[in-house]
Amino acid sequence: MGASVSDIGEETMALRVVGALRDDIVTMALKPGDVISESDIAGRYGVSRQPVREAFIRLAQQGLLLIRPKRATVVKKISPEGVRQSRFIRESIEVEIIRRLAGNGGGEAGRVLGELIAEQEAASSANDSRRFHTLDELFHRTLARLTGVEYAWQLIDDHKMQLDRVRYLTLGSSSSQLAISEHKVIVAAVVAADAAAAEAAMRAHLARAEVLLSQTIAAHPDYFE
Amino acid sequence: MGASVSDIGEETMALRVVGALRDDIVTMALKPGDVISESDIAGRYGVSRQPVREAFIRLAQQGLLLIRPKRATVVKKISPEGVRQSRFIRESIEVEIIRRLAGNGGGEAGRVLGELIAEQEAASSANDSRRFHTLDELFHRTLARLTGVEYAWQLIDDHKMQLDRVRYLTLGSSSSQLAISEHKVIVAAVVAADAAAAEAAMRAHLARAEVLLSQTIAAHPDYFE
DNA sequence: TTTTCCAATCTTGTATGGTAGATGCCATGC
DNA sequence: GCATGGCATCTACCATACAAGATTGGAAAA
Repeated sequence: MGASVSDIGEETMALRVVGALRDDIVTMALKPGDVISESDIAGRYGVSRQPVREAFIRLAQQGLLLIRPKRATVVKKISPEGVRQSRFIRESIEVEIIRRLAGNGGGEAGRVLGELIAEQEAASSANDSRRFHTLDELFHRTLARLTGVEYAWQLIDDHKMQLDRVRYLTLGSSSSQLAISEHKVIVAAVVAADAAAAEAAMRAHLARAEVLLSQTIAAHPDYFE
Repeated sequence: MGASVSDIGEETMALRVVGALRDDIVTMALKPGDVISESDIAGRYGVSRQPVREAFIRLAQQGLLLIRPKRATVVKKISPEGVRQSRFIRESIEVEIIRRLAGNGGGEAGRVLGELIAEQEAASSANDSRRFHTLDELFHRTLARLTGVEYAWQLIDDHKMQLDRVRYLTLGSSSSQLAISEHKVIVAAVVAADAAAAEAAMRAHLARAEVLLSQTIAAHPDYFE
């Protein structure tokens, strides 16, 4: 399974269990539809049912678990409609971000984003898809930070976990080169203060995920509702 | 205080406590900064500490409570920056919704929205601000439904509670007539399929909340960080 | 063979006791 | 009078026991 709860770093047992379970779910070590129980996880991690139960509540609120009272708790299957609408939310916010950023004509934006793209190219050349993913996430969060809405990005992070599960299933089908070139177009539009072009580039960049979703559903129908 | 947990309707005790506390917090019966404890609430509602504890966890994840381990649990003060960014998220999504709706040139949209506005005028004439608030919320949610992203609206509902607390503080300073006329402009732009005009009208409509926030902070400084 | 029903055994929900950490008051020493 | 240390008393956290609904299996009856 994933990381052990003996890996310290969190404050309470409950939070450690939350972290361990979330990793297992996002990385598909726990698959959608898998049935777990408080006693099961408690025994596996050497704690009592109490902190496990609280972890379940947290994860259920984040949409990763489904608690069926008096019945069982299952890893929630991925809702295609939920993914679609999570993408809608993300696109709405990111488009707004990119327009404001292009409007402000950020001076340091071009430099910072350029450095990130360079790192992504290095990761892509090294076929380090894990690191590429991290850098891609950092790229988008940096856009939020430059616009002064980093907290807003954190707010949608929960819903992004649904997208991450899909993303994990598609690892290796790396179109990282394509993503990098798309990033370059976005940054170019921002430094040129061309809001319309930046918006169009961002929409095209995000739209590519749509076909990935269809392919993933076809490849793993059991993981979806 | 607010509603009693003896008001049935929820499945478990914990969920009943969640509902009761959330109502008390949003309606300012429990004020930002108020200190509560598991034993306190448990005794007040006649349940054990366990379901109260689980209710605290849920409300903490929704940003209404702040659990300080081994210290205390307090009603979270309203973060002006959080409110600002919650509004950013809402504006991003609502603008995207209104643009798509105008683009589709919804046939039934005009009729449905027109009926809602008529009801709002009735509520406004009767000085029923409570009902007006409900109808206003329904107006915006209907926009989401007509665009096919009602689920997305539900996703941002949690963060909207922060805005609702501010809104509750401003009840009575009713500019409902202004809101109604703004709604009319939005609907007119939608039926005319004028996306740009619809977007501008929506931004203007939401921008009005900004000044309300400043006034509210000045009137109740203790409730904000 | 098919259907029905009951009981063993799962599950989550709730109650309670004990533990460790944080706080604040108060006495003690200066 | 003032600073300091210890103790009473809070808090949330965790473990354990019990309760009650849901499921499943098999036995018994049709």
